[in-house]
Amino acid sequence: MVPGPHDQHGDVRRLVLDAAIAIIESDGAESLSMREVARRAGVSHQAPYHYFGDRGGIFAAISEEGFASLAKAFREVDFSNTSPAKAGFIAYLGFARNHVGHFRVMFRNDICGLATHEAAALTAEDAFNELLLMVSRTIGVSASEAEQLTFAIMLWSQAHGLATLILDGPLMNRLPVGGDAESQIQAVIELASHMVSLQAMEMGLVPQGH
Amino acid sequence: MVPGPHDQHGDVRRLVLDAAIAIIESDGAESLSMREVARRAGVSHQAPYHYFGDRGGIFAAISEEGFASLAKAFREVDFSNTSPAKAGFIAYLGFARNHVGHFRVMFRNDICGLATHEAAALTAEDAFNELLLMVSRTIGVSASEAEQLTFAIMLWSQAHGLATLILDGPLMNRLPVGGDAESQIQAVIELASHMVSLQAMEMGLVPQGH
DNA sequence: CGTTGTACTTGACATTGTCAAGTTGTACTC
DNA sequence: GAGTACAACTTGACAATGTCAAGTACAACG
Repeated sequence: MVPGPHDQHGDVRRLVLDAAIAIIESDGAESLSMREVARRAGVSHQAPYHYFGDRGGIFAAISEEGFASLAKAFREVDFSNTSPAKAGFIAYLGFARNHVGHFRVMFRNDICGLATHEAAALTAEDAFNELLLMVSRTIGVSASEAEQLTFAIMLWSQAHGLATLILDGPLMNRLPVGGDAESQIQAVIELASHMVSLQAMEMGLVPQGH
Repeated sequence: MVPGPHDQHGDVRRLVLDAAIAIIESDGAESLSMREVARRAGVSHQAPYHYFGDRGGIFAAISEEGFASLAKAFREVDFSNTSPAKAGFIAYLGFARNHVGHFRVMFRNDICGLATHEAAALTAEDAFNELLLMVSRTIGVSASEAEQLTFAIMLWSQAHGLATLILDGPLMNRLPVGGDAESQIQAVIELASHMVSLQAMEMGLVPQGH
């Protein structure tokens, strides 16, 4: 194959990254092959190495992009129409389902590369801070820092658990056949958000939104 | 290497399986290699294929064992000292942390093999039914079936999210340095259980335990 | 004694991740 | 405008992996 220059700078990098994300989305991170990625991007089997160093480098780049995108999603949450907790749940779920490829990589310590790739770790930190900000919005700033952290982890667990069970877990197989999976998920979100509100009220905390 | 018969029937199968679980526990499912497993079990590189067919077969066997073990853990939960929800959370977390190798495989649709290996799917079903049983115990049998299912998914999400964030997620890195991670986790469990109780009470449901 | 089956074994092959060493074009100095 | 440096790739190796195919050893059974 003739080398052939590409239209724009960074074109190949983007092509490679998108190919990788597509593979992860359809087949899981497990079966991401450097050479297959290169093949789909229409470049030599070593081109990806030029940009990402090694297989872990691709995962780290995907993590970084994902966390940046998640932080942005958190920042853009619209609190005006629903309770803060519900808005947060919906945002998290929405992100997971719209960025399956990213999501599958970001939350797996063994491959996400947060430990080795500083840039990725920084964006992850940023996203986490954004989450904490949302939480303070949910339970009000009057709560102590320890209370806020515990609350944040609880909310995060709830949202994350639902997302992973839906995406990669056995949940979707368990839903009653013929039943509307989407409305079942909505019901769970509804229940969880309501429960969170109850708890916040009992703690005497006043959410800021709605 | 001389073939050399083993002490008992099933010895090699067990050896291979344990080697695989150990690898997954320390390095993640990603880096499970058939040949490394065989090496650690002290057999030829094809011996594992004899018992498990292929790489997916090993994962399926681990899933099956894991779900059987989880169902057992559910069945043996002691409801006498704490609220049912809290007992359930502790059981789930405990299982995850004591069977990391199994847990990492069981809840990953891409590798767990539930779709292709019937035996594994059956034990998974069994475990799920056990979970539902626990839920009916948590919120009482007076709730409608739909309510119970929604409640079950919510509880499962909460427990599962916390477990995955702890085991493979970025949670442990986020906890304040020097802070006691264990007591932080306990606090989250406490908060979540209490919140669940509030919700159950509000729904007018009377838990059976405690 | 021959057959059958289980529990493995060795051998081969395509594919993978990665190292090493080109090659090509562009930008910048002198 | 010749020379140099560097980015953006390329081709070519190599060891390791998953898996197919074809043995081999041994017990059980007729």
